[in-house]
Amino acid sequence: MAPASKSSVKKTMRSFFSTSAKPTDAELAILQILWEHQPVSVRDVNDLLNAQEVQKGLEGAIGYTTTLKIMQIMAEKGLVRRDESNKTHLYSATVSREETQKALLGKFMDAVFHGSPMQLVMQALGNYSPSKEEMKEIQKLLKSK
Amino acid sequence: MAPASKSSVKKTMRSFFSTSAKPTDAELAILQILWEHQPVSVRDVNDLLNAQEVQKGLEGAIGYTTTLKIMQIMAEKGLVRRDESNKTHLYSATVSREETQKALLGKFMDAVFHGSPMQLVMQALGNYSPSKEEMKEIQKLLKSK
DNA sequence: ACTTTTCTACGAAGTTCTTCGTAGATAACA
DNA sequence: TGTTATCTACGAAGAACTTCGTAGAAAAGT
Repeated sequence: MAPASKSSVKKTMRSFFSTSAKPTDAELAILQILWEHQPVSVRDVNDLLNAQEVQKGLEGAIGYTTTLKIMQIMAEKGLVRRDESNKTHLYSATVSREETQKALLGKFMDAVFHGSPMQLVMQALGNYSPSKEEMKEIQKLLKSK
Repeated sequence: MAPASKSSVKKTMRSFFSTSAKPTDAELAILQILWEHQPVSVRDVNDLLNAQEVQKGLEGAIGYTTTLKIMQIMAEKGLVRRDESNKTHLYSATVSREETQKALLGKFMDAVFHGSPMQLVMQALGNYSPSKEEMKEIQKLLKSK
């Protein structure tokens, strides 16, 4: 009854939908910290992470080795570089904040707003009222086009 | 030497970083189709998915049962509802496009732009130049605030 | 009526991601 | 110098996601 042949060769996992490389949520959270504090140790990152967790009212701190592991993986992927001259390694991001934001924004727009920047901008402006200074800034940007 | 106790009870997986429920990439792609064509069959969704894949120049069509499976899971999660009165089930989204976009935008802003809508808007407007009509629309929205 | 197509349901493989425990090395401290 | 704290490295568990094969029912076609 049960068939015997069994040579299932899956190919490219996670290929179709999520278009190409993007940092995971954990990686992104760490990148944010790096961009603000680099160069920085794993210990510091972990502390900062847990500090903002408290701030958000979440419970259960993230373990030190968890942060370490993720940062090691990020190093493997080339997302960060590290200075190993001391026992405590110091990490820095290899990707710039702006580039990353730009790339992620593009993907996000595609996935959620069907590639329409207008829809996204309108939604963003609709939900969060900018201050007067901010409005002026937007106006300035628009005029410069 | 080797300790014996081994009651490793992992708890909340994927709890800390990715804040709460959000549709996966595959689910989002399907939701987009539902929002435009609902109510719609799995077959149609699969065809549309592969059509836009061709459009994007990707290779290797996504299998029918893959789409089916994901939509079944979406039904379990409550993301979609389905009419089973005919053999071919017809699916519709239970979540609205606007609500979903709004929620995802909020999360995205948090994760990537540190919660600053201004940064996001400036980036978006910086990268993609709006047309004159669109600018007018933005101006209008800004004035109405 | 028989065959072929089309559909749903189920299950499982394989990948990625987050989590943490443990081991070994190095530094700090007593 | 011996103990304690701190750090990196490694490995593995478990969850979630995407992928598809197979089976069985229903419909359509001949």
